[in-house]
Amino acid sequence: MSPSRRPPGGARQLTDYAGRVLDVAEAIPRGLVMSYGDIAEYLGEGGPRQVGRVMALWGGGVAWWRVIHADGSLLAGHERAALARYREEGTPMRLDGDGKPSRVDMRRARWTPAP
DNA sequence: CGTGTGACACGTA
DNA sequence: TTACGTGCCACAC
Repeated sequence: MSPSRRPPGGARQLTDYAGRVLDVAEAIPRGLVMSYGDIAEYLGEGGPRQVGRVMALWGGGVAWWRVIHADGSLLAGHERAALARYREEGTPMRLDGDGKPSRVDMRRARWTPAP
């Protein structure tokens, strides 16, 4: 448990759940990703929006760029940083009309934790 | 206690 | 392919 994933402030009951979400996020291998819904489904509790909430609050301490939308679109406002990570990790990307990487190729990059 | 909002997902057009 | 409506759930007002 790294210090940086400690809640900034008055976190309450969400802390336990947040811990599980962050555990999963930390377990995502280099070059692969999970969607918010994937994590919620794997945990068997909460939902995509709850996972998104956890990531919004405490995601800074983990590989946040490996947790994205189910359609492979990138985190709004952090596309530049995310693309840089994907490029160095070799994450499978889909190209847009200009031949530039725009979103993650979920067919190849999606990862599921071992049961 | 109702209403609005959000780092979402999905069906439909 | 994108856009919109709806379901979902926690939280701020």
